[in-house]
Amino acid sequence: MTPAKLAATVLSAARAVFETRGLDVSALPETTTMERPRNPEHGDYASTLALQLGKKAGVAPRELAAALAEELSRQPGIKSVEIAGPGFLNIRLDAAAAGVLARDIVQAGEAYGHTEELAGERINLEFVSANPTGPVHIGGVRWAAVGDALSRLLRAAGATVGTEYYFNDAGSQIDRFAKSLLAGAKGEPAPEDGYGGAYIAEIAAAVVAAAPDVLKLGEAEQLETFRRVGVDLMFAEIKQSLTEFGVHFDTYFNEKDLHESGALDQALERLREQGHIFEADGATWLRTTEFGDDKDRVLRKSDGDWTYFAADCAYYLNKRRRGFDRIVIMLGADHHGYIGRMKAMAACFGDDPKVNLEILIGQLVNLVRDGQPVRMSKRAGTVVTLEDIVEAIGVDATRYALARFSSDSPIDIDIEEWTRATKDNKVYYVQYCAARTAGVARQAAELGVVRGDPASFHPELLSHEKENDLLKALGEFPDVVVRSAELREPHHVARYLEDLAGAYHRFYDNCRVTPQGDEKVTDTHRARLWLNDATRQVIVNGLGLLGVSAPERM
RNA sequence: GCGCUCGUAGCUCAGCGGAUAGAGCAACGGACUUCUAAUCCGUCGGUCGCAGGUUCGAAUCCUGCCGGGCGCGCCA
Repeated sequence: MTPAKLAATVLSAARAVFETRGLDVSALPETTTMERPRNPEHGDYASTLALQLGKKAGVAPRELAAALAEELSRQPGIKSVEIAGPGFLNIRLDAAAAGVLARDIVQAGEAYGHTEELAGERINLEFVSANPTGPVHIGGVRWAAVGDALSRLLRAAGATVGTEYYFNDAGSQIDRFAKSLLAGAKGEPAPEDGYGGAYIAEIAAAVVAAAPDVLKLGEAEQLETFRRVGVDLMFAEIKQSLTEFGVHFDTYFNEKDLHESGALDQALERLREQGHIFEADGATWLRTTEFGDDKDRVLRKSDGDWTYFAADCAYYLNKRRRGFDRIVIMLGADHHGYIGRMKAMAACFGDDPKVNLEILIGQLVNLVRDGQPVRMSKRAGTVVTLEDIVEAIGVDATRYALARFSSDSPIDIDIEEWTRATKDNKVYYVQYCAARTAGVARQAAELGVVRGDPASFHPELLSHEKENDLLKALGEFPDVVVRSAELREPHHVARYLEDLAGAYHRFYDNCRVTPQGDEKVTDTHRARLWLNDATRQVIVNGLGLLGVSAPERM
């Protein structure tokens, strides 16, 4: 009996009650959720359905609860139903009905937690998209960890997902980057507004190595060479460090391609057809105020150049034309001012900005040293990069540490502190659980405890309080995945895994899977092995969603 | 000034409109001859920023205020 099945049972019981009493069946919701009460006196699962429906149906919640309880207690697998407080239904399951879950999970394997909830949704998820003017720093690392986890979650929830890195290779930042490289190659100091840092000298040297005659060219050609080769090298480095971080993008999209393919003109035409373009002061504008933006936005400047926003418009249209119906973009809080114009832009294209475009704003990562904030600056070279942090604490610890926080809360990273406190990282609590389940399984195999035929599994033997708690935690996993995917909040998965690991550790402390001394192997041992293996499966699946490994030994 | 966001234990943070608000760290005290002690158990610790409102029920939703962060270019 999974929570989902129980919820369905509660709903059908409610339907039966409504029908026999002649109540309005349309008041019933399509789905209902089961709560896992903190207080064990409140049963294994609780439903608040009677409370929610009381008013709609015009029946006192407690009266409705009583009728529901009577109906429910006749259902197989349900041991008891109690009414509490204003109309809570506190439900207890038969140990056997609860225990079957262990076998279900083992049999489902990697599929446990995968649902079809978001089936049919075609989601484009853009994240990181750092300019190739320097290595990925800790700000970008957060989105790499969270965005990659989110893409895995969305897929697990049944969506079709395309991940995307927008690779800005056309703007003035790039020009500054090229000038900085040129200066570096000549041994000159970085220009005003340019980039400093040791990596500039390295890339500059690499450009010279790739194009030995570059410094003999005319100045324009020099710049062009440093721009082209430098961006390629820088981007290759970014891609490499992301790959080592376990993050892969389905599409690396060049801004330059938008310009060269005429996509900007097409987007402008499309917007003009929709009637949202006007000319003023020699520039071409999009009337975004029509859809709630603070001010109208320039697409083409009076000097004839496109704005960055114009490229955003073309890029959005490009994604939509590639068949994505949900464009999701993860941005740092320093870009939240873009939401208004982006939403308005989607509306100008004739889309529904609430449906087709989602902008996820994440709070920034602050670099801290000795308790004092340090301003990161590529120019000053005070940048902590993806590689720095991975080198300091490792891929798993980095990904986990970043993914377990809500994106709404800013994170302070003191790299020395993080390195020193590595052992405190929660990832090890969860990974240790994974290693323990594997260790128990090894020990079981050695002592002749085998799960055996699924038909010979005795779920009713999983009756210990800690076994029951563990089963309830295991049952939550699919809901956690769906909810995290729908809310775009991967951190719930991490928090859930910590909760699950705790339940397993307590089970481990109280219930032996393998016999000791001269004990014979019993059905209880075998039943517990199912539970052990089910736990391992869920930890493996859950860590997989976060891109974190589940070791067999630690 | 306008907009977004956050404010929960000493610190870092969870918390789906549900019952007595949780975890880790820190402090203190226990549990390894037995499946891995990177674990477990216990103690200590709270006006959920403040004030109203909606609700059977609010840390959660709404309004106002206070405080922190961020943003408000024909920059990218």
